Amino acid sequence: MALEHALLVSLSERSGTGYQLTRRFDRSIGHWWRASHQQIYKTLARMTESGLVTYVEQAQDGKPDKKVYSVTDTGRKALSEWIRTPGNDATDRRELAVKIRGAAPSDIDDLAVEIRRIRDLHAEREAMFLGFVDRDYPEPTVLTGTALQQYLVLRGEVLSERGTVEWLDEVLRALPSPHPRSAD
Amino acid sequence: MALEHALLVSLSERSGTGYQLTRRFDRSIGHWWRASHQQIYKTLARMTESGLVTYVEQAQDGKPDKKVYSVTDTGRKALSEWIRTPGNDATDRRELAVKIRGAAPSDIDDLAVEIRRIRDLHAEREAMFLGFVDRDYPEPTVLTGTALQQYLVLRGEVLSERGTVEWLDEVLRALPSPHPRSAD
DNA sequence: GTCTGCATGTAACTGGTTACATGATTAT
DNA sequence: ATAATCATGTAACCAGTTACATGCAGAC
Repeated sequence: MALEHALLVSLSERSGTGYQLTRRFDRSIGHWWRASHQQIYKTLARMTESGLVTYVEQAQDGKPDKKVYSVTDTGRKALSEWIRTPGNDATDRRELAVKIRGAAPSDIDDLAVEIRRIRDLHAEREAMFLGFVDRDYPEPTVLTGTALQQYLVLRGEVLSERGTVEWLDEVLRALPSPHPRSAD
Repeated sequence: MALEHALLVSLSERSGTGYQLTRRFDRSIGHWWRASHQQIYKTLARMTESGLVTYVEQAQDGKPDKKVYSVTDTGRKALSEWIRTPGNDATDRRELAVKIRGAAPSDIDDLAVEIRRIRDLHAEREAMFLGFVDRDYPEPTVLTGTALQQYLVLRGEVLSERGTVEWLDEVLRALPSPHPRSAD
């Protein structure tokens, strides 16, 4: 249910209408998270009911009334709690991106721990895939047909995991870290 | 609806029961495509109705009857047609991986064209993200707080696109190509 | 007179997840 | 005893997509 969180992040940066959120998602946020206006309206309605956001209705002349949404205290608390809570092992980069983008200064420490954990999971997966390559396709240059195609898909996995690890290493290096690894 | 296609690929490599497919998805295929047994059974039922697969029921003693599924001619044709048809612009790596893994020799030429197209889309996106970095965060080392976090997410996008381009370049180099770019 | 932008939604459907259900065999 | 493996499924729910619907303002 990460769309809720992505909306909370966007609304805490700036309040806005469902329509405006749709446009934001078409632009910057939408590079890593897409959402249609129908989906956003539905989700905002649900979030209003559960108290994460509120809106002020504004009449306009010439244009339809609009509902300007903003995050409630409950919403801010829920977002912070979500960011501080470890995701499951299959947590994907989009979800982690929402957390990175939405973390308040007080969330950063917990977030760094979580990033480190996910980074290590991806490093393990990379090693596993490299092991498969070594075991099943020790000489890739001679492959043809189905075996070649299977190898190439596996290569994609290796490169994808490696890329994620590199990214998260960069993130960990850049983030202010009050928990430097001392002597472990 | 790419689970159908992933199942067709797996079943054309070897026939099997829903249970066996579930295990295959937990292992090799599951690295890039996960599916629960419930989902697989439901999908197999749907695919049987539409004629893409058939099954032979086999009684066993001590164990419940099993349905051994295999791909029909219709299924083989549908798979090949899907592989030859360009996806939409948001085609993701998992879907492309299914196509690469499932392509018969006669599909390879069309597939290479498609891979090239998707590769170029990702290269464009990489350039776009790099442009954003240049414009909005020209000096990343001095960033702190929200701006830093936004930059780091953007960096993730750059690295992800770059990784995909690298992978697809590798694929294009490795695949037998009867269409070398001559002088364009 | 047509298209784009602003602004809201409903309805039907598809795909996927979670929880529940059954039942024998084999290994610890 | 207990858990894992083989083997099948249903039911309820949630998230997301596609299609449909309305209506004014301003630009071309």
